[in-house]
Amino acid sequence: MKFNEAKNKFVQTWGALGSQWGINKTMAQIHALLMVSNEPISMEDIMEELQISRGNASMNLRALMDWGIVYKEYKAGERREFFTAEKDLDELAVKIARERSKREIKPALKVLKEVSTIDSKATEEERHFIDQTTKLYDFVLKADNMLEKATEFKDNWLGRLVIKIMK
Amino acid sequence: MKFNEAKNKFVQTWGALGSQWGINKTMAQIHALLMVSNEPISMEDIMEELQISRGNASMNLRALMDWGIVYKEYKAGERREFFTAEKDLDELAVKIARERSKREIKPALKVLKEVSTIDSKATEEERHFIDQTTKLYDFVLKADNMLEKATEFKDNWLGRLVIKIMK
DNA sequence: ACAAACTTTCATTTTTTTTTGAAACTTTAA
DNA sequence: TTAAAGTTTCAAAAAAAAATGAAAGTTTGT
Repeated sequence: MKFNEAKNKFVQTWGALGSQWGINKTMAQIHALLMVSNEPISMEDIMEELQISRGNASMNLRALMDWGIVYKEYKAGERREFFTAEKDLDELAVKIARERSKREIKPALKVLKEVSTIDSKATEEERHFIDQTTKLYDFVLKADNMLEKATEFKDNWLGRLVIKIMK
Repeated sequence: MKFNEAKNKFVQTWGALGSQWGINKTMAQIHALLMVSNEPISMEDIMEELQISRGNASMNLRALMDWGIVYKEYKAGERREFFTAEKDLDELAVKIARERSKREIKPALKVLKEVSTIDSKATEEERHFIDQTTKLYDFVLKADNMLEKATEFKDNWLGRLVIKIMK
């Protein structure tokens, strides 16, 4: 396989994986492109490489920066903005985990708490609902806390975790 | 909050959460409905409760069964089929993790391996690509293995994991 | 202050995903 | 064996999500 073929395959695959996990394809592709580039890329070049419009590129770069996994860079003597991705994978995973927790898990927990604390326990049906949503709340909270704890160390947290599990 | 209001809120929230993680809304809603129901539900009742068509209900129930998190049940003296969800949350999480690993992570790993083993190392750009995709392969493989290990115990694996991390 | 170079926004269009519903199929009981 | 009761399939329609591109906005150098 040639380099360009490999790069393209990687970008496509990362894009497809993103889609399957609720991240828009272009956003994942831009991220993939920046991940494997050894130097900052301009918006123009991203548009060219992925064959996307200016607006699309702009909005997805913005989204990636909001996630904290892509950075803007200014080159001396250059008017244009350049972009780079967070390349440290521990750091990348931590940021994605934190962001998804904040945006999706925490709000879901809030609702779970609400619905699990209705006080009527009249019927068997209601008791089961309360029991099951309470369990779900506890489980999700525990998982969320665990992830937070695990990623707290940042530096090689995955490696540390593997060691702990093996023991 | 009334019971029916709470149930509805739970179903909607679970559906929205599903969407954000790449699972279709109806599939997640059906799952939510079955999760909090203390007894098996017929397709008819699911259609009624979620206001969806027969085809939609049928296809998503099938998908949930393929994931191994919803079961068909036959009631004595009843022609119709009834459905129940896996209610044990440890078991549920294990099944979701395994299925996503099999369907999405493993194929992605295969591609990562392919693209990271191109042998040209002519330019700095190429060296960086190989280096970065190799690191990504290692990271994803490690994470995937870890999850497999963690869920191997099944029974209260999350609790065990929390304890290990705390130590 | 101006205009060139560049970026962002958002109404509209396009693409993708999901849903529908009717026909085909299956199972069961008589 | 038949028909009633139910389920599945899949082409077409609808809905949702993503992408476009042109206009508006911003920044910078002169």
